[in-house]
This record gives sequence, structure tokens and C-alpha cells, in this order.
Amino acid sequence: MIFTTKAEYGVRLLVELGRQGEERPVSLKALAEAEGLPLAYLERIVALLRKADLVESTRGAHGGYRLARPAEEIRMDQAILALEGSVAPMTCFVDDRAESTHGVLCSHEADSGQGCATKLLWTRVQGGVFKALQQTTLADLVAFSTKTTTREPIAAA
Amino acid sequence: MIFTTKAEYGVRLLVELGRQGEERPVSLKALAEAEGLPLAYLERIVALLRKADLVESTRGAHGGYRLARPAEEIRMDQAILALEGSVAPMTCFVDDRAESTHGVLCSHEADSGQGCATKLLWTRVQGGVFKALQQTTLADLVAFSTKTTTREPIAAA
DNA sequence: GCATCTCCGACTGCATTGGTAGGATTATCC
DNA sequence: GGATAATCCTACCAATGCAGTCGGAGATGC
Repeated sequence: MIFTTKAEYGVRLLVELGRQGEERPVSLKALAEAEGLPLAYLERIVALLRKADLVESTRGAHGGYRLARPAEEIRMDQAILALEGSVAPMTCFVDDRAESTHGVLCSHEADSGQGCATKLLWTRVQGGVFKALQQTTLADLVAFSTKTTTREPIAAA
Repeated sequence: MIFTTKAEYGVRLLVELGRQGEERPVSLKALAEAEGLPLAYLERIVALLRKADLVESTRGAHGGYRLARPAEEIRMDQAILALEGSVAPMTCFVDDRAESTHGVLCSHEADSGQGCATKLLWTRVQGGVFKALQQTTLADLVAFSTKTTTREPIAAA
């Protein structure tokens, strides 16, 4: 399995936020109940999204979370990277992300001085994953979910 | 991280077999020493490849393994599937593989009767991974590895 | 000042992974 | 036929990471 529940819960959380208006913040408690997820665990997950500036928080009573940007401008590679930390296909894949010029390198090279045989494969796989993530925005998921299920907005706390 | 060492070691094993001629079988001991991998662990890994008919074995003295088909006809999706069991991006992804018509379905649907929001995303990601795997043959990896590193064939036992 | 919130760190049960141990079976060679 | 070299198979084990909990400490609105 590729992703952990952090990615699953985090994305679902984003989608739920995307459904709500971006005006008033939504409390985690409400989100947790809406999705049927453990509140305490969600707290730690949403912290990752906040650190990545995908979500804004307002503390105190009637506080909560809202998207930091419109859903169209949130790409899933950003979300997953924030949630999972990295998307390497293999432990030996030390990736100096996106901005680096030489892409990814395999740590075996450090050991033996030779490119290991699997490097080509993992590079292609990672490319495939990244492409899929980059091409999907939060708005896509929100549209998909509202099309499939019809659920009323969460009542204000 | 997506794949475990089973995939890594298994693919490296296949590549090493691809380098050798397909005539005489190569013993696991020789392969393990060539790649610097634990022999006992490789035994279990190569068993997966054999069950998937990617590799043939001959028992007894001077026995060993060889590719069941020419390297050009071994696609990496077959190899990875044999090694890892499945390539689902998420635990909730119960995939009735390839031959099924409706592709993948998310187990949340069984629970709540609604498609979960993340389904679209995971489907795309899995598609990207599979495409990358399908488009890569063992011959590609062998060519890549012989280009990068120059190593003499394993001496006969 | 009290009820709600966000925030943060420590702690825990569990499953999986990576790897080992030991032996049974099969074949070759002398 | 017996040593030897190999595949095969099952049970076992330690470490890691994941999913989730707990308790509390700061904000903030009423």
C-alpha cells in the first residue's frame, strides 16, 4: 500500500473544507463527526496541513479551520507531500524535491559508486505518481464528491 | 515509501539473471554474493517469482535459476505484482485486478453506500503507477544497468 | 470566568517488515 | 551409494512504524 491514513484522512478533511464555504471556519469536531474519524488523530493531521499553508486556523471559541486558498489552487502533490512527508517509491530514494536539477538519486550510488539497476524503474514510478497528483486539484475532488453524494453542509456549532 | 525490499531485491535479482545468459542456471548463492544480499531472505523472494512463472528453477547440484522468458517479454507490473502482492495506493482499495471490467473500488462504498471523496485521486495515482510499470520491461533495466556499470558475469560455481 | 476551540508532546497496542534457523528434498559427481 | 551442492519450506524473532489515545496548556468569544 502506498499511502497511510494520514493521506486519506487529510485529503478527506480538505475536501470537506472545500465543500463548506470559505467564510466561517469549521471546527475539527464537526469535521471529525461528519467523516466519522477520530478527533484526536485528526488534530495531528491537520497540523501538517497548516504547516504547509494549505489551511488556516483561528483559535478560541467558534474557531476552526478553513482553506488558505481557493480549492482550484490546491494541488494534490502539495497536500500529499505535506501529509506523508515524501513520496519515494523506495527507502533508498533520497529525493531532493522538485526544484533540484538532477531529480532523484539512489543512495546505493553512494555506497558502490554505481547506479543500481532498479533506479530507472523507481524513477519512472515516482514520475507517474507525481504526475497524477499534480494534475488533480482539490476542486476536482470536491466536484467529484458532491456529484456522487448529496450531503447537507455541517450545521454551525 | 511505496515498495518494500521484496520489490527491490526481486527486481535486482531479475536484472542479474537477465545479464547472465539464459542457458546455464545461476545459483542463488552466487546472486546473493554478487548483489550483497542475504541468501536466506532471497530464497523467499525468488519463490514468489517462481510461482508467478517469471523464473525457472532446477534443483540439485549445479542447479539454480534462470529467466522463464526472454527479458523483453517480462513486464515490471508482472514482477512487482508477484513480489508485492498488490499495488493499491490505500488499504481501502480492494482491487479486482486488471481483467475485471470496473477497475478498482473503494471499500468505503460498501459501508456507506457513497463513493468517498478520495476515490478519484487514488484511482489516478494507481493508474500512473501501473502505467509506469507496464511500460518498463526487464530488458530496459538490463540495458540501463549494463550501460551504467561494467561488471563481469558471475563465475560458474 | 467558563465553554470552546486550537495546539503540543508523550505514550501505547498492533501489524508488518526484514531477516534468521533448521531442516527436508532433489540432483550431480566421484 | 555417499558426499556435496543446490532448491525448497516452515517456523521464529527483533525492530520499526502506524493508528490512535491521553492529558494538558494556551487562545478566544460570550
